[in-house]
Amino acid sequence: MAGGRPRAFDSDLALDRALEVFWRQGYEGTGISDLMKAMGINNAPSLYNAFGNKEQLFSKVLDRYAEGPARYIREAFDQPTARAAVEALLHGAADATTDPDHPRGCITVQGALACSPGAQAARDELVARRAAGETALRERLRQARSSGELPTGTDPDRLARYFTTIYQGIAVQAAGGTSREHLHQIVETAMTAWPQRADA
Amino acid sequence: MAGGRPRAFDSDLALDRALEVFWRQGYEGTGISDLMKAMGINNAPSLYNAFGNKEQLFSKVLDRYAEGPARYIREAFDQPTARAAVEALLHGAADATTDPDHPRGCITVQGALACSPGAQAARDELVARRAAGETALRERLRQARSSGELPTGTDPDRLARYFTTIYQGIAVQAAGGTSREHLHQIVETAMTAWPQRADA
DNA sequence: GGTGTATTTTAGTAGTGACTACAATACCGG
DNA sequence: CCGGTATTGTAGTCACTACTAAAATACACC
Repeated sequence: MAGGRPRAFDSDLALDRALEVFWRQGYEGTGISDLMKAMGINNAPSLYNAFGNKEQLFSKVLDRYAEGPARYIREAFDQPTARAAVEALLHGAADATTDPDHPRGCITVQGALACSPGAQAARDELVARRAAGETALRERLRQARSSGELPTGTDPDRLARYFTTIYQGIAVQAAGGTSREHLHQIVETAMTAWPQRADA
Repeated sequence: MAGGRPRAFDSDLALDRALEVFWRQGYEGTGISDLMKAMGINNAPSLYNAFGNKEQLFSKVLDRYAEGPARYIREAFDQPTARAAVEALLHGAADATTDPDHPRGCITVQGALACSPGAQAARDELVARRAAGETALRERLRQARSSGELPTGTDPDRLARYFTTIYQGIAVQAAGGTSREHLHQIVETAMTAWPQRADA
């Protein structure tokens, strides 16, 4: 067995570069030539050999996103209370979607919201990933109701959908240029909908 | 002076058909051939003669959208109170973004959130239109504070940004398949953030 | 019926989309 | 140094992109 010619680029670094382009321009707005330029790969076969086709590359890029710029999402669930978790999630979104080191907004939202039939697979993958986030939040809220943090009358599904909507709205706002401070204000306002105990 | 050969298609009807395509596939996901097929115009020069280029057609389509499927937005501001106006706006969004007669979501949100440099003009136009909606809401809330409907401590800018975020989040949720009933629930939850008077 | 005008029709442009066949190249182990 | 292997480089595929020049057509008016 032999080794073969070595790669002329670092795969993870190339994925990070591809992420930036997909993030900024969306799935359909990004061409293979854009990707090659950004990734530092100046021949198409290398790209296809390393990452498969455009669709598969997009999927790998989304994994990289989840482990990189969007890691705060997974980490938010480590907070001791559900309320703290939601706050970490939304304030984290306000920061991440306005990070000057990355395109504004969230690739999971703006990557392929509406697209041609040829990009349905990318769109479906993003729908699934957004749904997965909502499901994770729902489970955390259910647990919070079980533990007594949330009143027994609370509907975790409903609350999860509400905060997910806030999250996605923040992504749209960020893409439109809303400032980081304003996004944090939005989160504060949104948190006033948190269920109150029936004492007070 | 003479009349010239008559149009073989109805302009407004053609714009409605173009709206459907742009709405479903986004600006960049829509090709001129898609538009021609949907609009019932089987030669490109007729389309360019009647509506200008793709960018100008998109703009005309957005006007048509505002006067048609999104008319509820303007009408919401006719409500007697600001609270009723916001409720009409958001419940209207829940209905409009899940109308079975149209693509899901809101073209203003999903038409061109992230796109290639070549589609920046379309993106910018959508950003401006979303900002215009937020401005209108802000003015309505300012007026409500002046009239005493809202407590004097209320920040109308902040509240407008919050409800605009809800609106845009609803559009993303709808695009992802969330049901109409669930969207209405989200609106109800969102409305609990409405400023309360300091009595109770 | 003829003229002027605005449309449709036909046929095309140059450019780009994703993707690939094939040959040249650079490394590994022996 | 040589064979095996996995990459790179070159060049090209076909389909589609937005858009248009020029000619044929269908109407209103005189």
